[in-house]
Amino acid sequence: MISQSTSDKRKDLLTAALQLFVQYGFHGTPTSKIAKQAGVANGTLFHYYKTKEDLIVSLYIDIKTRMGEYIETKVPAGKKAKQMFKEQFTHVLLWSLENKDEFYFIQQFHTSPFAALLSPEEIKKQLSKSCHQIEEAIMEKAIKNRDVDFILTLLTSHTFGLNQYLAKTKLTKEQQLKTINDSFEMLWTMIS
Amino acid sequence: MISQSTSDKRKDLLTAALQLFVQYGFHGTPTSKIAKQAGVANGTLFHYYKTKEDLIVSLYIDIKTRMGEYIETKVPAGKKAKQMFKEQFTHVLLWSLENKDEFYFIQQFHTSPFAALLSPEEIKKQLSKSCHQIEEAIMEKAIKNRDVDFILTLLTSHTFGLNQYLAKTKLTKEQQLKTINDSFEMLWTMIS
DNA sequence: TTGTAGATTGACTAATCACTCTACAAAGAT
DNA sequence: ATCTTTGTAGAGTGATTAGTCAATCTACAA
Repeated sequence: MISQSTSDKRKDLLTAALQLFVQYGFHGTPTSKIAKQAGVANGTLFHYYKTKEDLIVSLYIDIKTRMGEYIETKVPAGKKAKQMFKEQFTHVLLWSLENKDEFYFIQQFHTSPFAALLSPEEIKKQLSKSCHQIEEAIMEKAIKNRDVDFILTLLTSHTFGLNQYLAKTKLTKEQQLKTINDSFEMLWTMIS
Repeated sequence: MISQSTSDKRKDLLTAALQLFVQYGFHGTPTSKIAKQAGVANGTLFHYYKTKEDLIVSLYIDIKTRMGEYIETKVPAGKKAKQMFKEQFTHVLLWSLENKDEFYFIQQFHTSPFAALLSPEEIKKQLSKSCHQIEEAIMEKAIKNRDVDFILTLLTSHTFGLNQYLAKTKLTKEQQLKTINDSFEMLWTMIS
């Protein structure tokens, strides 16, 4: 219960599921294959996750949490608006490049009927922080005075778009950083 | 062969498939349900489409073609770069609001393993026109001198993003148009 | 040592699915 | 009129799937 230094099947199942979902899609991946890839028996999967749906949603929450924690360690609070948005933007993209499967999965999940299974609280929890930052930036007149949701959508889609570009374009680390930088300045020009 | 004024089962099947795919996802929708909803027998579906995959890809191409045709009728060539991009942007968004299911399906399709089934020619055909317009705009110095693919990605993601916002936010027709306008001006500020 | 609670297994099941097959109807074409 | 092609139906098939279950194992507390 306390720790699993030798094996954490829960985690193994999520890892296996991620890899297979990204490759074959949700319904193209049978639970039997997930279990096999994770090195556990068929029934064990259902011991940890009541249903396949449960596994999918759990995986989504797990990834989102991990990304959130990563960003939190990298971006200290208390900076000026532009600097804060810039660091956040940059680190999300760096994370996405280091975790391509994870990032792709999030996109896949969002445009699937499973997205509807997320509890409203879960959604709120994920967005509240970003919304708050945007609200503050608007009050400081650092960014345009528009509907918070509108700004957030532009920010998010810009991020996903750039990720797609970086993922399919072969660039050196240096070029990638330059593109991210450039891209943020363009984004900032747009919303400020 | 020439026309089906009384019934076009091919079309009926696509219509039924679209509605069900959007609601339940690709694999969440059995071919039997598609056939039933289209008002034809199970086997008839496979007379028109060799496989379910074939049906999915055909539906995607059909939607893309219809959208392309719509834009073409609405946006005359030979205008200045900004005006042309603006009209194109606006009409894509208006179309997306009138054809929510279709637009959502395209997104769903893009982030699914089925996207890999598109032939390279099909992909090229879809992108070539936009790429060409961007190249010209760069040469005219109407927009920033960046990789064409980079610009295209920003444009596309901005469009999808705004669509998502408009789809989930209840606005009057007038407010929608205002938002589209505003959004384009922001986009143009960014890339010019 | 024994009791107990959770972990693990894999064979099993009931349902479902994509797709086939055969029969038949409609409509030209010769 | 007969042949041929094409459309349509829907029962049937073999494979696959999510999820179950009874049996065993493990760890550890009493």
